[in-house]
Amino acid sequence: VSQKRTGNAASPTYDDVRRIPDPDGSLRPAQGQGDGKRYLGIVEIARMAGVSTITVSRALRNPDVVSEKTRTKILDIVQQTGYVSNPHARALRVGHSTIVVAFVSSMISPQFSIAMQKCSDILEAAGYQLLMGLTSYSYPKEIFGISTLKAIKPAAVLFTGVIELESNRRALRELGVPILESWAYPRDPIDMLVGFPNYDCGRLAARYLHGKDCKRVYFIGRQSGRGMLRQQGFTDTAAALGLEVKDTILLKDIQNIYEGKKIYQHLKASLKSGDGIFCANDILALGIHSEIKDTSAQRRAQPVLIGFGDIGYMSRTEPRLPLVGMDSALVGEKAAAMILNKLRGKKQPCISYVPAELYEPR
Amino acid sequence: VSQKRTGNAASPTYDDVRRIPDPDGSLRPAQGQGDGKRYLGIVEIARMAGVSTITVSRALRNPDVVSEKTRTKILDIVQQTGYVSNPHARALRVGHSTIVVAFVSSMISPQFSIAMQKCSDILEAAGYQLLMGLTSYSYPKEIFGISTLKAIKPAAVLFTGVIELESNRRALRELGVPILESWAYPRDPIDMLVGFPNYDCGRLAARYLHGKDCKRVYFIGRQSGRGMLRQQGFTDTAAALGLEVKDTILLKDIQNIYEGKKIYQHLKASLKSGDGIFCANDILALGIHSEIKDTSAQRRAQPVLIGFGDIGYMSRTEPRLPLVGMDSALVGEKAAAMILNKLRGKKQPCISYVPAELYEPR
DNA sequence: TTGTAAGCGTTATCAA
DNA sequence: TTGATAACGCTTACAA
Repeated sequence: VSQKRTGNAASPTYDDVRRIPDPDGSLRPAQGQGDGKRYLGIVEIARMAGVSTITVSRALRNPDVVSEKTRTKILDIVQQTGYVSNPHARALRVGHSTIVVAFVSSMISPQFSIAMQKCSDILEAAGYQLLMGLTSYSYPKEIFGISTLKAIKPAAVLFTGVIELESNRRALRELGVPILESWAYPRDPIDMLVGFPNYDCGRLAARYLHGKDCKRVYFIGRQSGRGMLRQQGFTDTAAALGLEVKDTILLKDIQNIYEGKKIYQHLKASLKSGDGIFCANDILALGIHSEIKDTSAQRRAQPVLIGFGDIGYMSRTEPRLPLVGMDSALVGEKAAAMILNKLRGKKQPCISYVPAELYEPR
Repeated sequence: VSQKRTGNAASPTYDDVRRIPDPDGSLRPAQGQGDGKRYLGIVEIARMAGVSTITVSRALRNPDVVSEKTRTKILDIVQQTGYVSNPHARALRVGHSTIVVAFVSSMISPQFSIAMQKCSDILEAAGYQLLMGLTSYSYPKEIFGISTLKAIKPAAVLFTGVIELESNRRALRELGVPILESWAYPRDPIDMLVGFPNYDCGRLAARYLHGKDCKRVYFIGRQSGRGMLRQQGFTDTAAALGLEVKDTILLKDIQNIYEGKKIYQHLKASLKSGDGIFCANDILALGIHSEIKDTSAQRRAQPVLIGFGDIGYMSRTEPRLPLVGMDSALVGEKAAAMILNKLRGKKQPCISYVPAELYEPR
């Protein structure tokens, strides 16, 4: 153990970071390409195997067309040398890369992180890389991101949302690669869709509050996109059920849990016992829930709150918060599967679907 | 407003997704490349400008070397046509791409999301793309990820951590591109470092608890890597201050807030009034904090808890949780700046530093 | 300041 | 089943 200085913020103490000597086989990576020697290309592999470069290429991309003997010889050499083909050369020749670009609305929300993690795992196993871009619910960022696609020539493009701007829809179609939208359920997706019915979320929430004997209800959510869709379903259904929609609070930008707390602090003065709240945003819902609990010891009666989010994550996080939600990992999984099918030329329905579900803790 | 089916989960209702007609200029993207016509290359641009391809290339990469007149003519045409150079051809020729690969330990933790968002913004503005890979604190994933780098030929590689495996350190050095480690403060980074002193985190936490008159303290954190470094600093300093380290709880894998709650439920039976807890993981700290609040109304006295995480995020999320932490956005910002400087050939110190800070809510 | 020629590492095409 | 050749779009090296 090395000595530690009694440093402070101005002179930090070094960390004794663990060093793990070369692993014992189980962890060993594919053989490095000979200790810093220059990049081995397909030409060298071909020479070593005594075949032409195109045969090496075929052995890797199209093994069936190469004789058993040649193929095993080539693959052995590839294995030994750790040869990896140059994706830029490949992309240049075939006209597109093996990169799948994903535009994510936000990384703070666990919904999208969970979906992207799953999606990335599946695509990676199939030899694609997931390149993530953050749109932060901003049109200019979306436009900029889409404009870069022409250059990147991705194998496919994925959105945790649907595209509203007609010019972007057109630009995406013109790319000529698979486009997958998700997290909403429009009638006319650009290309492929993992649908999720936001309108139904609002409906489920209204029914839930009605079932809890609420008479007056509030909606809280994002101002645009999916937030509005959930709000419509909520308002329509509330009206049909005879609930009074007392207030609709729409936020432009949601960064953290604290905003939920602030909203609730504003709201609580006007809340009566048995009022219902549907908070259609996961981050806000956590904040509101926590604020309700903080103030619950006081005299004022608690409202009935129903939140929103990834069911797996939210149910573990806050066992006592009922919510309308979905299985985000499933969205990621379906998205990856649809993209791979399309890239492999398999026929499939271009719309799949992940349901809105009501989660109620026991 | 279109009609809504009274669907249920089995037959979802369509969402009335908003469609925004072509924007009025302010939002319009760079001119598309002529309605689905085939890709315009540098050759076409050169022909249109009446110059050679290399001149177009120079006008874009090295404008100073091209005459004012030629340059403006070329740039006009580029503008009009929306020409974007093919990064694969470029990468093939120059030997590396404009992709910066970032390996992120986890996306659930806001620390890393915040840092990556900032980093991505800066790199993007400089013409690089940030490709994110998830290591999930797993050596095999890290090894696989690093093995793909040889093929991708990134402009630089970034880690939200430091590399422990010697074989990986060697493989990274052999790539010959800038490598940036972060979130720890080792003496011997591979190449560049945005240091963060984890040992000091533990020390700050121990001092804080000592200052709160705790006699017995607990440590909770991750079993490996940075968690252990914080634990060392905590244990060493606690001993020096005469605190009894009653228990050290190390977790292998931390997925969500719920695990913090479970731990605290286990722990609380043995807690006495005035005991101190340092929870050196942001996700766990949120869960423990919330669980302490939930059970605080009961008779048992609350322990003193100090958490860990991004100060901006955690302080807004839970105003009442004191913590040891850092400014994650600053890590992302410094990382991006160092990478860009290195890529541009500017001299700079290869280690920079983000301090561990104590945050205590008023 | 501009241009010519060559080549980056693959794979499509056609021929054997 | 295998190979020769050309081409993908760009930029380096050298020449004018």
